[in-house]
Amino acid sequence: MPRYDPKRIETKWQAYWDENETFKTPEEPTGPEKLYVLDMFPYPSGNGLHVGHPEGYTATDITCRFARMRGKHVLHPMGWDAFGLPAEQHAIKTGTHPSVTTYKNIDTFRRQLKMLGFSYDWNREFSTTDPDYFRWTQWIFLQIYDTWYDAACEWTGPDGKQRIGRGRPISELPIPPEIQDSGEEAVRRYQDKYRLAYQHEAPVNWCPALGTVLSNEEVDAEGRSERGDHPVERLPLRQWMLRITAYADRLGDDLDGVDWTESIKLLQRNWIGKSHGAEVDFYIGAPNAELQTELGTPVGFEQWKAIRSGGGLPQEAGSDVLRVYTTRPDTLYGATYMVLAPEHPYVERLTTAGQQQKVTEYCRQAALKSDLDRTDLAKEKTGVFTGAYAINPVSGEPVPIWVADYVLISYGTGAIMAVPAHDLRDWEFAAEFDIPITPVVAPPVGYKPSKDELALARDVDGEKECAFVGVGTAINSGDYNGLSTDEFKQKISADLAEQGLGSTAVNYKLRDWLFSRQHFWGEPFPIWHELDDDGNLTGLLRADADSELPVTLPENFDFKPHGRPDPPLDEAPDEWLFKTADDGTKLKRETNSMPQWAGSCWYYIRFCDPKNDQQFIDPEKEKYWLPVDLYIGGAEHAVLHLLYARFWHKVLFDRGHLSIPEPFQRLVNQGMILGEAELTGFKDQSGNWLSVEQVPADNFDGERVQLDSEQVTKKGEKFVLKENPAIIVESRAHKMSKSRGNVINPDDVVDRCGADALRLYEMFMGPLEQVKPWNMSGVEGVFRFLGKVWRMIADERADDVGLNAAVQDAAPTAEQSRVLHKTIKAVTEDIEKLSFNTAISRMMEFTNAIGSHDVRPVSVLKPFVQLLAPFAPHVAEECWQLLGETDTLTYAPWPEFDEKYLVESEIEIPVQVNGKLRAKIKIPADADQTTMQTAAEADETVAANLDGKQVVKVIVVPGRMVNFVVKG
RNA sequence: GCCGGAGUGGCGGAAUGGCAGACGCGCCGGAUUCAAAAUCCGGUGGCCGUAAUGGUCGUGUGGGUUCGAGUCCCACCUCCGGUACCA
Repeated sequence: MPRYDPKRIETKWQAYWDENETFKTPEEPTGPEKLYVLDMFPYPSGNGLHVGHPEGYTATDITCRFARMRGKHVLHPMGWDAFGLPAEQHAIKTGTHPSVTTYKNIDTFRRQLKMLGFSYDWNREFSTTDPDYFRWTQWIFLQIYDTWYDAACEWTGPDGKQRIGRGRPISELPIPPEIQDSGEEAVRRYQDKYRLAYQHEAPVNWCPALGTVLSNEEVDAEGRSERGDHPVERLPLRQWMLRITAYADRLGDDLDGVDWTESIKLLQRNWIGKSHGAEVDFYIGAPNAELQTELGTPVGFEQWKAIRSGGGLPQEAGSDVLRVYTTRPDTLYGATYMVLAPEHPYVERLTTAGQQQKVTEYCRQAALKSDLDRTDLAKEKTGVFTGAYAINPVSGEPVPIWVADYVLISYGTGAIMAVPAHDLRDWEFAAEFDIPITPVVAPPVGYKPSKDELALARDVDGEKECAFVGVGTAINSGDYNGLSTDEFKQKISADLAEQGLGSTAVNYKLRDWLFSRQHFWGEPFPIWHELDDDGNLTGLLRADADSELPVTLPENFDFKPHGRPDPPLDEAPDEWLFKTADDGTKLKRETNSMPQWAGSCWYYIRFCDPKNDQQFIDPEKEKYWLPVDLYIGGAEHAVLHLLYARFWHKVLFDRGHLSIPEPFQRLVNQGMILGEAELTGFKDQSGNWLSVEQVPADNFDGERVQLDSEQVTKKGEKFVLKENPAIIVESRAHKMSKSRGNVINPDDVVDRCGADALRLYEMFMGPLEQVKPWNMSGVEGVFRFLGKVWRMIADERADDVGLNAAVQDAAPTAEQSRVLHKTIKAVTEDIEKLSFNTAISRMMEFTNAIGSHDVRPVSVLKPFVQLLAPFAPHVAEECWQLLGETDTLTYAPWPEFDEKYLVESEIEIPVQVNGKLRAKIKIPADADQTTMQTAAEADETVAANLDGKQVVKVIVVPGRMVNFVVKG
């Protein structure tokens, strides 16, 4: 009677694990080898789990269960990244406090995760919204706030590695004497400029509809909000920034030591975007001097050069120069104009009276556009001439200064020297505005212009003329002529440095991190603003003392947006918002809140010591558990979350709170699970079929028809309609989404087939890192497999759960031993490789081989059940018990395979003639080459193929194959 | 455009440079059954062939290296993901 019944089995064992705290993490911070396996914790949305979540979770769970059976101490926790906009928007709509919604959603998520039988240590669960947790998030923020980056500091970390550059306490920042002399306030303001957390007036993405400011990542390419698709405009606002750029180098370099795929490392490196080049100063004259508007002899240039050659390059560019950054200092002689970003501070000053109106209007237009608009619309280069000139430091020639929005204020110095002959953007601009183009690099002999270069080519006297962006030999460059690009770069950088006109420089694409949000539902900043007598911010700050943490959110709060870009907390009750310090200074709380990234930046640390109310982590526990040995999550976090978390980690490392420099030793991104594959046909408005290539890419106004597989057939690469093979239909799987209606709910799957089947299917679909379409009958396939396992061990026809009569205390046959040990070997190796799909195939092969044997020895089945346990733990526990065990198999030692059972006395090998398979022969496994060749020649088919031919060569690979190379 | 990843049966996929398509889904045939479900057995890349332990073609396309290529090299095509003037 008892068929395989996942409902009964899974409920039973989940209760058992709960009661016995089976997965409680061993406490001692010493002892056997540890393994810390972490999932990227979820945002508990109101929709509950979808089938994408359990993919990574199952992979980590298998790894953990496997490790426990191999005697390791395993840390496998779960928690909630629960601050975020949806709960706040729900609050605005319904008046329900976000914490109520959040904790309700968490309950759903927890129930669903428990239903899947994951071996988390639930004692360690927390949410980023718990005051006991965000107390330490705030504490870490204060650590960052208390830190400045000493780029020159040489030191040896607790990991024994020598480094240059270290985050140090702000109290150790050297204060220049003139600042010191100006009093305490000047010192404080000076320090504030160097902190890793600082305030900055920044244009932000204000979304009136959401009533909030969005990060660049939350705005799509059309300049609309990712959530809700509302229009977004730019607005300057006081923001908190974190100086992640200080760590750019170390964030890039330390990637060498972690075990991530090269493609993810590359993604991070590209995001950091380190480039080497030079900074060069172009003389523009003192601020109040007559502007250089004539093409005559430059005024003051020679004197300036003389001063520079004596004093060297000032660390900060003075007001008499425009400083530019270039990766091609070798093209300095070809700089025929300069460009300032519209936001560049010198624009106004450099603009001549005649150009004033045009420049002002241009800058105003540029300010209205968002970053994305600006790049998007800028198919054609735009810009205006300021009327002013700078002096090329090497040639002494005046070069016109333009303003153009293709130069970004946020990269480099916000100003460039434009070398149209050797830069495509400059070429395009120069061609548009008729600016001279002077080639200064000769391409190598025989060079053919690239696609891009050709695309922008222009006709000069009937000849095609192209930009050249590659490396070559210097021309038109004075004494440097004839040098290769590389030699030139080195030489001119050295020369410029010697003359005090420039220096080598490094730049990064990485920007500082905009760390404040105008939300209610986020961690408050533990920061106070000093107020003047009129209640205005003075710009001076005070941090809360550690003892005052956590700073909790105000209890009674009206969630209705007040319609201003100021944060909602600006409307918080006065007793939360204001206080008077002991010295009588009036203080107002910071009302921005932290972004969702904050909580997820360090949760992996807290899991090691989640209940500690004295420290964010006990150093002993930190040393034992960190780093995370395996971290699995979605590729969407491959850049930002990982970069941010690594940054915090490094600050804490520099400040002596952590002993290792990198948090995540091994990282794996699981691939997305798509909805079921769909066949879609298209009809125009009159109901006629359209072939896929006739369907317009956008604005399709006809009808989409979901087709049955019966209605189509494959023709070449494509699927076509059976009734009209000229009509090609679309065949693809789409991302699961509510609007498409193809979302699979794990509750339904568990209800139909059980958690073990769901887990098994998610792993069986294909390689973990790959994108894969869901297929419901695939779940039924693995469900059948589990049924087979069940019948192999249990008696399906008995009234009560009992052993199948074929399961006996008998000695295994040689064949059974061989199959078992082959399976142990394969499954073990596959789990270690995270190749779970093939591991499951191996177990299916085992069942196919052993399942029908009349005598199935217990000594063969027990190890098999253990192999199955990490994948399908519930049914494995049940079988384990059936086989006579009384304790959970969670800690039953993993079976070892024995080589001796794997050797086969006789093997079958292929015989090829000229590389083509002609026969398969059986030979003794240890046959030598001569024996193999003789055996091969003796085969009838082979002999026939060799007959009358001349054997040129025979390749014999022992134990593998024989190949005859013949002629004639 | 640039950067990454991937193209193998009807589908998901497997294959240290050595028997392509393991395993599963689907499909076809059979057994069991009054019947069905469930289960079990067999077959299943294309073409040729009465048959097979037969022939032949076959891993996106075109070239190459090799006794031998899905796998290595070169050029290209398509799809998916990321990114957007970074000087």
